[in-house]
Amino acid sequence: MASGLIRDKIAQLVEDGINVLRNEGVVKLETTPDIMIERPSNRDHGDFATNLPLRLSRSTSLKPMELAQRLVDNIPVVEEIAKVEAASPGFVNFSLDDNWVQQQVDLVRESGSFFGNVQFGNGTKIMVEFVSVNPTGPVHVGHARGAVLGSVLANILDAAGFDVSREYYVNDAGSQMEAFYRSVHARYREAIGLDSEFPENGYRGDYISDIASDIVDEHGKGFADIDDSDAIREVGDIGRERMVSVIASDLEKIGVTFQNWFSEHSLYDGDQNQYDKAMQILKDQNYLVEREDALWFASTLLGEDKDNVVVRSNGEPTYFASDIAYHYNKFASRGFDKVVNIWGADHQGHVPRMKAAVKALGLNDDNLTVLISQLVTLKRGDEVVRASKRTGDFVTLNELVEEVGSDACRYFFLARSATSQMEFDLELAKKESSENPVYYVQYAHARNVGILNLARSQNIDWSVGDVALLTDPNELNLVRTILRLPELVEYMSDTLEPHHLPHYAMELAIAFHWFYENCRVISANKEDDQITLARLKLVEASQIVLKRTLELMGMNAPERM
RNA sequence: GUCCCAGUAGCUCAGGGGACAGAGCGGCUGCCUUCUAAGCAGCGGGUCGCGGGUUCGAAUCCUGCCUGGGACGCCA
Repeated sequence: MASGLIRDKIAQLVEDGINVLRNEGVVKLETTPDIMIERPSNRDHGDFATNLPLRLSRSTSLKPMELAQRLVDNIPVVEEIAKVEAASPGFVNFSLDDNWVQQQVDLVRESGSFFGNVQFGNGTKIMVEFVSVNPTGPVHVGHARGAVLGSVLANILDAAGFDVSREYYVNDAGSQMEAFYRSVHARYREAIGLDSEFPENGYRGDYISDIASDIVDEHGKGFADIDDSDAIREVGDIGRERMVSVIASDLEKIGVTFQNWFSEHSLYDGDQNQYDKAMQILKDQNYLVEREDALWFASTLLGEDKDNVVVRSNGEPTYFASDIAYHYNKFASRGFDKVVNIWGADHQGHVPRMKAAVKALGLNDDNLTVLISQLVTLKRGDEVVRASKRTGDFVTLNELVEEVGSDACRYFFLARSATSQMEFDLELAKKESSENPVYYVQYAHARNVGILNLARSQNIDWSVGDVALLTDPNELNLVRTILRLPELVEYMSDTLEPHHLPHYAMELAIAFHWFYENCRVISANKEDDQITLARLKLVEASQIVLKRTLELMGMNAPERM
């Protein structure tokens, strides 16, 4: 009962019932199996169900149906449950009591914006690290998906009682950055009419030239007079800062923010040098071997296919080395209990070696979860849009948000499970923009607010309404749908699957629109006064939950449309 | 060649051992004197990629194959 979820109370009732049968010798089991309480897809089967008799009948001499009936006989009557019945071929179905369901409307109203919260996380310190795009160019559509995924996951974990920190890892070290610095420097020289040699691996997008001319405008032409290597460093630093702030503001436009921007470079600084510390541990544990002038992490000792270089033959640490130090920092130095990384599909192959490294550091790799956000294929009608930063031919997050809008983007990205590749048709997203599921949900909220505003304008005080009058099937269905949110929050925080949220939002909106069609709220008839007050309470509860759901998804909850 | 992800309605995708396989969009037909028609009601649409296996029960688990995408760097 720690969670307070009605589902857990039912699980407890089932467990108690099974234990009675066990003591009677009907069920022969060493331990009680996991009690699975599910939501039946068919409403005729009640609000909750368990298939336990089907799974347990083998350990008894009873047929599943008989066992189900015996279990039903041993489940006590409680106020929340109106009906417990055995159902073929061996389920036990539970139906919530309508009176209890009605009363929840007042509880939702009291909970307000806290409705949906659960204590599942118990204050566990968790970091969600996501996006973490190299500051060598703007965020593009491929990253947008991970950005939305991460931000919503963090919201969900927050609601589920975790102590959440959202973090962006800024890869401000390494050879890719070097190419960026040289690119900015080359464009800088071009911008002031000097000759320049554009680096072979340079970034050719227009944004580099934009940054370069901004630097000319704001800092003058002085960098042309100093030594090239110094100029590259200084112009590059300014360029990187500008790039990072462009990234941050682009992400903000789609509602993605962070508590912390963590610099890769900082891992190599100061007396708390995280890189040195992490490497020392690996060295002490004999996980580092020298070979071909380079230093390797011997992940094969931990069952990996091959070893990976951590320090190149030129003495430079690899990205992987930084990542090892970074994860040492996350767990050991900053004390996160759990870490979730959201990586793009192209990093899929690096998950095992990262987990191996965490293990080698003496940490529990079960506390590191890497979610892979699969590829997004962007289309304009039939034409596939290729994304490549080097060629400059790509659709940026900014362009996407300008075209489709933040709410629609978020909803589209969110509605697909992270493991599925998805197609994003820009033309379709735009064309559908008024016939979109996004607006369906938002419209439900706006309608809701419209009713409440009308009631207020008529000075109706619905706080005295009697929820026991809410007996219409449409009303009860709406309350039941509302009551699923806390359970869903817990489930999503456990499975790290935010994509259930938009589906729930749809169902909630459907339930509301049904109610709206069939149950007139504010009536002109005097004899409807009492039901009007009760229904206003339900409308208020609906508005609270619709708003909360939209907020968890990082979407706007418009008051009129 | 090895590893990872996916294949479900015309399209985009949910469901991932159970009780008749779902939604949105698109198509067709109706519904605004009454709190927002960005809504509602109805119709049509599927050998759940293919073959084996496990199970009382498989879209779901195992295995083989086919198709599409990704990864196998002293890049990040």
